[in-house]
Amino acid sequence: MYVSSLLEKEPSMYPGSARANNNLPVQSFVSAPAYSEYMGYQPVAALDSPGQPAPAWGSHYGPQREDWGAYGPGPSSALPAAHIHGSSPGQGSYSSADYSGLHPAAAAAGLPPADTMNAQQISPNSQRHSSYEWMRKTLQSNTAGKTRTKEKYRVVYTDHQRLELEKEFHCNRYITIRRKSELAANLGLSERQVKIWFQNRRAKERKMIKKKISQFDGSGGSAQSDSGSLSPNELSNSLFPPPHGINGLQPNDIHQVIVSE
DNA sequence: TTGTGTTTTACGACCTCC
DNA sequence: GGAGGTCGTAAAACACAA
Repeated sequence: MYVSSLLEKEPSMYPGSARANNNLPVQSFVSAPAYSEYMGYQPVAALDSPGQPAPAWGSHYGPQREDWGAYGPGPSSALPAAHIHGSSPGQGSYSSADYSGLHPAAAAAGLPPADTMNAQQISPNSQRHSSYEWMRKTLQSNTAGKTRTKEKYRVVYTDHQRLELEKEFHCNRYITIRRKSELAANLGLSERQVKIWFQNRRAKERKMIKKKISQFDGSGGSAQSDSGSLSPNELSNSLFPPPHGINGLQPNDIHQVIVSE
């Protein structure tokens, strides 16, 4: 499966112990049936819970957060973020049962009941564990409207969210409108977040290409032998041309091509 | 523990296309 | 004019050496 090859391809994607410890095994991801339409990605939930139908992602991440404030995660994001970060490779998958045990009121508020959190729900990583604390604070202060500088404005996407975004990016550097909305719904992100993630991801790609080229130049090698006379931006654009220029296809056309493959 | 460098979200400015 | 692109940047999150 190419997911593993993706992670191998970019081992720097999640460097360090914290992330590595929280990277879930690929086979533990529960895939929505609809997802198998894309990229030839086949659901592997059976490995985790044989005989059980794979629940839809949406139920794991709560409603789409198109409306939540510009700064700070809403309740629906706080819970899965904490929960997933608290998971370790040996702790199973994102089954809906994981969430069903939450106190309804706490779940509605986006908080796990502190007194009923078992060891598996508490991250082995202290920094991850502390995220519970700031999420509580965030929830308390969310009503007061945040500014970019005064309070935490950046959420950390879960490994699952990032992996799915990476998989999508691996298939297509430019996401279609339709796919963006599906992905946003599935991952509990806003479409804006997905769009910005792709923008940032392309920027990262360009940066890496630039770095590689400069390293290649610096090591006495000839960049021209590899990329001709293209500048880093030109090379990047030639590798990942913007949607308008792909064989005259519009993004949705491209999507159709991908789906049909 | 702390200082520092890197990576990750998120935004604004500006541009192009429809 | 709106949507989405790049580019530059802010700031949180994170890794790691001292």
